[in-house]
Amino acid sequence: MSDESSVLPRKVLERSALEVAPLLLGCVVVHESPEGRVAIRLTEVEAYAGAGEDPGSHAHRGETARNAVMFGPPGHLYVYFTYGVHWCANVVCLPRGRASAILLRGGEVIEGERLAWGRRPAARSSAELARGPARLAQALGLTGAANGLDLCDGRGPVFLYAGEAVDRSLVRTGPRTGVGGDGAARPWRFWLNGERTVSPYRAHMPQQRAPRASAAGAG
DNA sequence: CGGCCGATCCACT
DNA sequence: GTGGATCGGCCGA
Repeated sequence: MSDESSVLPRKVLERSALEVAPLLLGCVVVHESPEGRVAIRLTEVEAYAGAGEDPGSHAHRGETARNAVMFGPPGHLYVYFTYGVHWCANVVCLPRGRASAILLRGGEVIEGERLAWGRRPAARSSAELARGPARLAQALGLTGAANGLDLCDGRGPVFLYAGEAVDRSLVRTGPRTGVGGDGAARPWRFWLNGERTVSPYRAHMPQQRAPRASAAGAG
């Protein structure tokens, strides 16, 4: 597989996430670990911009310890922890100092399916192995330990290949998933029409907290 | 296949 | 202290 598919040049990722996101459709992300190798062909991605431009972006309020990788050079993984349970993976865009990233929302496991099933026993079908950003990260075996890894230096353990050419007429765009405020209206989600590995659209849900046990009597 | 709802840690204010 | 770029178990069809 990798012999027939070239590494995606870092130069491609020097543009904004909005420009690069549709180009990532059909590309192949690979993670090699002691457990083995899993490759995923991307079918759904979401673009996030930088400080001041995008309320839905982790970089909206400037650089912090968490989002520092977003402000670094392009071609690196930004992996963050969410909902107390899940990891999600992004590809960083734009030159150092300018934050932008593309969330990997869905894909098709094209290599290492056995290992992916081992990591995702709850999946009900092979299409569910990497449908949804946290599922995709889990199928690849990506956690916080992968934050900041370089996809483009060819040294691994993560790689990004150009993959086989996709029919451009299959590219669709629409509002981002699970993002509230002004960010919801932005058509910055991209997917390949007809793929079974594209996650269903869900509008932003206002969170209601689970009731926490309080020690003192409320009277 | 799809709807409902609880889970559970971290970053930020 | 608070909410989040989400998912799985359970149930019904």
